[in-house]
Amino acid sequence: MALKVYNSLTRKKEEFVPLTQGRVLMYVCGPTVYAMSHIGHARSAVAFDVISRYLRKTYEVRYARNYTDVDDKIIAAANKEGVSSEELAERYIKAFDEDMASLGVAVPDVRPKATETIEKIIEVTRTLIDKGMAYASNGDVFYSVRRKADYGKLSGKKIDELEAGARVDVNESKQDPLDFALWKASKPGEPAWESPWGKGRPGWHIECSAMCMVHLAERIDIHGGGKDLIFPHHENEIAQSEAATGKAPYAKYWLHNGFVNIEREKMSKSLGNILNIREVLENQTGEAVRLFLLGSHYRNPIDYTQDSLKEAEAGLERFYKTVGRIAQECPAALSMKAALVAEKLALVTEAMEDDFNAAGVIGIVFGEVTRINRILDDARGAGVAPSADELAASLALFREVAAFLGVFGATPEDYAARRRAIAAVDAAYVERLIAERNSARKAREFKRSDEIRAELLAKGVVLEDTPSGTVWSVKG
RNA sequence: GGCGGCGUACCCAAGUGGUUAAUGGAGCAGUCUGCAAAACUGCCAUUCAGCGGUUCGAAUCCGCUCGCCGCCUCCA
Repeated sequence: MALKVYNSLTRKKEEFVPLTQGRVLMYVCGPTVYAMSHIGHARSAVAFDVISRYLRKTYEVRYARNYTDVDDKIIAAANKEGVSSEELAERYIKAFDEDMASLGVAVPDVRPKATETIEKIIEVTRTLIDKGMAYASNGDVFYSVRRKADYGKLSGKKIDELEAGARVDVNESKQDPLDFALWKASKPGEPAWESPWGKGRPGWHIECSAMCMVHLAERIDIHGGGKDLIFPHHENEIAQSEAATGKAPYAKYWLHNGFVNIEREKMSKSLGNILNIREVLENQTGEAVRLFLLGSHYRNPIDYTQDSLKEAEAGLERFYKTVGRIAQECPAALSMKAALVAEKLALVTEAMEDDFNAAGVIGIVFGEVTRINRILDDARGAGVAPSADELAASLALFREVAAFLGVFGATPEDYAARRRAIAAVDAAYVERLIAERNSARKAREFKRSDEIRAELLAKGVVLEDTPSGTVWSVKG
């Protein structure tokens, strides 16, 4: 078996062969930190989190994800609030990190900031001027798009057609309207750094090229980001990096995640339907959000609806309830050290090696959940003990999958606790009513016991009378 | 107009050349239960937008048609 990945550069699924045997260098475009991060940021981060975790099983991985902390939007937002760009950026970096932690996103190996890479940005810019690929003009420096013969190879665009489109920034200082800024002369009050071209700040695209060179290498294995970044951002990154280093391809595999739509509409400022991660987490566990995001292949568009997250939460509930049953009905399975069943592992591997098909893996997990419940039901019905070996093997499979999917890895108790925390239910109150209801049931006062159950249900608490007593959980 | 993608059950979504087309949610019936809930069992796509073609064989490959979406402007 061999890992295959869809490469945006070749528009094909290709076998994954790293540049250096056994090592993977991976860079993913992170957020521009001027506002709270939204569900789209979450999707990108989760998708590449799973990809990096999976690659780590086989390779030594160095994964960098940047923060764009100097940019027009940051400056605008900071001015509006009357704070410095730096202060604003730091605030949203912190918020982003917290959101990522809520979603179980592992911290990348390196998290560079544009403002910490100015030296390299200036160096690369100077190299591009020296090589005749860029030119300085009134304190700005522009990259000359027409001087690179294969410009447009990632996005499939042709320079002349772009020109015809004419939806490009008109700027007197440019030799060609398509040229893009490597360095921007700063206006008074803007964050600025000294440079050979006067005080200024980096353009958007150059920072990623520079950060890649500093923290990874001149050529990397994987470059990721949202689909919308293909043009112009990644196209320009390729142009700069390859022109500056003379080495190609800059990134061997380009991976792009699809969008999150909200109720069938594109998420956008103008529609006012930007869905922040925090808003979603008010009603759902981070794990459910993650399961929802992983439920479709990372390249496909995914539609967020009111029901979609509830379904993900219901799925998790089913999963943890089943694991809880094993603990109750066959505790021996928990402490056993069981080997993975080769055929099951093969199914999981096959799915993941097909362009990281996490959705397929989730399907396998739920198939296993049904199987476990059947084993437990059969054993209970026959009055015999279930096969601890078999259950332990399933648990081993769950652990294996949880390690790279970042879901299904908690304990049933932790999961239940998080659900209760969201619902903000007073446990003592619930326990008291359950005790009262159980006395009523014992006395066969079913009318009263049903009233209590209805009362709790109205508050979002679901009761279940099991052989080992009454348990409660929070309704999804 | 250029480039890319998608169309699988009531909803979501795997499957991309070969026995009865995963999984989850919803629904219906049954087992269990004081009644429920949960769990399990059965039912729910003879068919994969449509039409042709290639093949012994296609949801899967090719062509065309229809429909939808994204990028081409800041955007995960």
